[in-house]
Amino acid sequence: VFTYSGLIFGFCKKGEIDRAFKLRDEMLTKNVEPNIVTYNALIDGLCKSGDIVKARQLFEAILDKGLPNGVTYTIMINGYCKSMNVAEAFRLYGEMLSRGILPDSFVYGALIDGCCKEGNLEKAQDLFQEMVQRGFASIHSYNTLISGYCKCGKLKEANQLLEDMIKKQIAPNHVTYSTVIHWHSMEGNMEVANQLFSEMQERNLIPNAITYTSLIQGHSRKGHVAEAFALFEEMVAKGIEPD
RNA sequence: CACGGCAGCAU
Repeated sequence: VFTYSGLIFGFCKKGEIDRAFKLRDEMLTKNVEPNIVTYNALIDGLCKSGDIVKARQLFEAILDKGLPNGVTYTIMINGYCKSMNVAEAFRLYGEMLSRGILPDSFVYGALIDGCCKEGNLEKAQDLFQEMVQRGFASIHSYNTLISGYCKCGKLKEANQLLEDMIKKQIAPNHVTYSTVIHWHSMEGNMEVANQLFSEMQERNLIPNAITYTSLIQGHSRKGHVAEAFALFEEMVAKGIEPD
């Protein structure tokens, strides 16, 4: 099971779902019973390749056997959120709770991301508060919420959250900073973006190609070609591959 | 022993 599951996981990750399913069939003919981890890998592969319908069919099939665990639900919920079917995601979430599976930071993160994508910041905020109360505040969930606020043009609130997390001793990472830097750059707030850029480096966080690209685009849009080019040279000098 | 949530761009 472990050998086959490992291979199946590898193929699913590469998007070679057909080969993954061939291996599953091979398992069955050799009387190696796939377990929930095997199924989770397959369901996730289907979701990520955009085939939520097939993913759901497999999910229902193993539901009859009582197999799905918290990971399975999170995979399906995330799949629905990504394909903008947040309502179905919440339906499954309810089903998961009614089956006695406790929510963790992963499901909360997926649901919060879904609410943000829908523009439902109130609901995202509610879920976030609920998860904080349960002690699940994590860097990922902060990042999700910050990104959601940014996408809705609420940069002030996003910065508020950033300060908030620092106060709560949850250290922002390069994703956190890249997010806010990107959106401030889009707004043309290059002073703020530069400020955040220094701040992240003071925290010993390493900017990557995404961080640099956001700043470069921001400066370019304003016609600050010299600054943009200086940043380009800086990133190359640091050995960061421009893309 | 293996599986799940977060950032830019991708005409």
